[in-house]
Amino acid sequence: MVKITDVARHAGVSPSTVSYVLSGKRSISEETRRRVGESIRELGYRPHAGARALASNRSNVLALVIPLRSGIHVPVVMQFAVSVVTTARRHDHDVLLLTQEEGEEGLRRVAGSSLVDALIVMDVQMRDARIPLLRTLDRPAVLIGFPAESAGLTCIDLDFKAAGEVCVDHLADLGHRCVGLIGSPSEVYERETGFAQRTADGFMAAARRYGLTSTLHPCEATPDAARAMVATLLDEHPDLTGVVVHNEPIVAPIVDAFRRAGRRVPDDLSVVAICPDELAEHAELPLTSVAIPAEEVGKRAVELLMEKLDGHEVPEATLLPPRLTQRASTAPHVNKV
Amino acid sequence: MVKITDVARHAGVSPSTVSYVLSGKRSISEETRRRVGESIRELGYRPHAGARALASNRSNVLALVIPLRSGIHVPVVMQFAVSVVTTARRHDHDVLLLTQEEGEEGLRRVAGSSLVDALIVMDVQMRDARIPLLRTLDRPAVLIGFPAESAGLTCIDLDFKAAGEVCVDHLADLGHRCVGLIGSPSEVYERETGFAQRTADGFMAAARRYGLTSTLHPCEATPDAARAMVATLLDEHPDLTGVVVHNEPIVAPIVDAFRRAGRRVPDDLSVVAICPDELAEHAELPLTSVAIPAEEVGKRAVELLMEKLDGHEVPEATLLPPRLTQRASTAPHVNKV
DNA sequence: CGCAAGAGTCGAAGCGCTTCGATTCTGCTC
DNA sequence: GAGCAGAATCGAAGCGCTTCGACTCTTGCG
Repeated sequence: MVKITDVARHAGVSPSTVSYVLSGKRSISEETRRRVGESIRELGYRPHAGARALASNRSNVLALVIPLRSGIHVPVVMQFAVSVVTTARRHDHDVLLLTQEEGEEGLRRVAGSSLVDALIVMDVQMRDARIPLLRTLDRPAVLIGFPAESAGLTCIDLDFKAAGEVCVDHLADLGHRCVGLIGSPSEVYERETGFAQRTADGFMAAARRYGLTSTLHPCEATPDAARAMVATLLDEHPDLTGVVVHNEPIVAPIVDAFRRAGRRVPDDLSVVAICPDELAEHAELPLTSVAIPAEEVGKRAVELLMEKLDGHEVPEATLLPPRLTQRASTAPHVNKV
Repeated sequence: MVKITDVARHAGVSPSTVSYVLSGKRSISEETRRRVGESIRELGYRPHAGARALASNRSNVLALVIPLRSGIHVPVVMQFAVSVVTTARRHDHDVLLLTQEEGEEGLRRVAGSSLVDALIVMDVQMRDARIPLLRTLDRPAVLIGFPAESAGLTCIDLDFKAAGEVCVDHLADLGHRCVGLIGSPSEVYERETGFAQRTADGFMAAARRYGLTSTLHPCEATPDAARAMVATLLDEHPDLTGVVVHNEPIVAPIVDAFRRAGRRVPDDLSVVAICPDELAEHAELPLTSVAIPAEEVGKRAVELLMEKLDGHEVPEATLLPPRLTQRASTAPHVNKV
C-alpha cells in the first residue's frame, strides 16, 4: 500500500506538505503542488479512509435511512436514494445505507462510532421515536418529512398541503363542483405519517374555500381495492366530476375503474394524480399531476447537510412548492343538459 | 467521547484487555469480561470506526453497486439492496451505496482507500468494463450476474437458462404446441446483459427439445409497446397458445392486451411470467410465474463475501434453481374443434 | 533600513484502536 | 521439584493521516 510518506519521499517534500496539497488548508507553491500531484498519480496513492477519519475527526460518509414499510412507493425511495448518493459524491462524501428496521439503535451506532458525519432520515412520522434521539446526537441530521415537533430540527419535503390545494385550485378553475381525494392506505394515516394528512388538509381547506362538495377516502394499494373504491365513490357521490389520487400504485387502476364504470376521462371526470412525473407521463392516458420531486428533495437534503457540516446556519423547514403539470386527464366541467 | 482507555480505567484493566474482550481473540476470565462489559454499558462506549479500521486493517463495510439504467426493474433492485443490508448487519458489517454511474473509478476509490473490505456488484454485463478492474483489486468481490469470462470470479444469480426451460416444461406439459417469449427491451440484449440472453437460450433449447413451434420477441417496457407486441404476435402466430413474459413492468399490460384481442387467459392462452412473486400474486389474475429470488440472492451474496473475507474458498458460480409457482394464468391446451 | 506580515514548508505530536511479545500465575507431568 | 503448557493480563509499538507551532524567506511599508 502506498502511503503519504511514500508520496512525500517521491516528491521530495514532507508528509505534512502532501497533506496540505490534498486538503488545500495552507498555501502551497505552484511548483510543489505540481510535483506532489505527479507523485500521487505516478504512485497511485489513495489516502487511507480510516486513518483520515481518525486524524481529522471526519469520515466523509453520510448515513441514509430508507423506509421499508408498505404503503410507500419503492421507485420514489430509489430515486431519492440515487439523488442523495450522486449529490453526496459531488461534495466528496459517500453514503452508508441503513434500513428503517435497524431503528434507533442503528442511528446510535453509526453516529456513536463516528462511522458517519451526518444523517438523512426518510419517511419521518408525526411522532417518530427517532426524533428525541436525533436531538441528542452530536451529528447534524436532515429529515425528509415533518414530525409533529420539528423545532430545532432541519426538515425538508414537498409542501403537501399546498399540493392538495393546487389540485383543488385546478379542478375548481375547470368548473368542477364536487371533488374527491383518494388517498393512501389507512395504515398510513393511522401511523400519522405527516404527508398523507397534510395533503388531505390542503385538499379539504381549498375545497371549503371554493365552496365545493368534497369527500376523502383512504384506499389500499391494490387494483381490487381501487375498483371497490371507485364503485363506492360513484355510488355515494353521483355528481362527482373531479378526483385527486394520492396513492402511486393505484393511479392507473383507478382511472381504469372509472372508465369501466362508464365515466369517460377527462370528458365526464377529471383526474389529478400526486405522483412522480414519469408515472404520470407514461400512463396510458397522460395524467395531469403534481410531481413528487424526489430528486430535488434528495439533492437539497444533502446540500443542507453540507452547510450544517460547514458550521453554517440553515432554515429549519424547507417546503418545496408543488408544481402541477396539466396533461390529458383533466378538462373543463360541462353541465349536462 | 468515551474511548477505550476510559473503559479500561473504569474497569481497572488495560486497554488491550478491553480490546480482547470486544474481539474475543484471546481468552479472558469470566469475571473480567463481566466487569468490562459493565463499564462499556455504563459509559456508553462505542469503538471509533476509523481508529478500528486503521489498526485492524478492516473497515467492516461492504460496497454495493446498484444499477440505474433503464430496462431494470426498480423494486427488484431495492429488494436486493435491503436483503444485502440486512444480511450484512447480521455479520456486523455496514453497506456503502454506490451507483453504477460512478463506474470503475468508484470501485477503485472505495477499495483503494480501504473504505470497504469487499464489494458486491449488481447488473453485471457480458463484457463488463469493471471485470478486469475487479481482478486487480486486492479486495474480494461477488458479482450478481455472469460476465462472459467469469473464471476466477465469484458470481451468483438465478439460473435464467433453467428458468426459461422450466417455463417451457410447464407449457409443454399442459399440451401447448406453439409458444412465444416476450423478453426485455432490445437494448438489454444489445448490451449483452447475460440474464436476458440466457433465458432466451433456455427457452429456445427446451422448445426444440419438445418439438414446439417457438418465437422470441424483445419488447420495450411500455404499455403501448406491449399492446403492439401482442398484435404482432397474434398476427404472425395465429395458433400461439403459450406465452412466457420476461419483462416485469409490462406483465400486466401484456395480459390485458391479450384479453382485449379476444383471447381468454388462461382458457385460450396460457401466460407464464418471470418476475418477483408479489407482482405475480397481486396481479388482477394471479399469474403462474418463476420467481426472481432477489432476497435470496442478496443474502447469499453477502454470505459468500463473508466466507471470502474469512479466507475460505467459495464456489465460483452459484446458480439458484428456478421455482415455478402455478397460479391462475396457465391451463391445459384444449384443441378447438 | 528595519520590521511586520504573509507565503511556504517542516517536524512532531497525537487521533483511538489492535496486536505482538513478554510476564505472571496456575496446574500438570515425569 | 524441575519443567512446561496454557490461561489471563499488560505495555508498547504502530496503523496512516492531520494539524499545530515553529521556522525560513520574501515583500512591502514607514
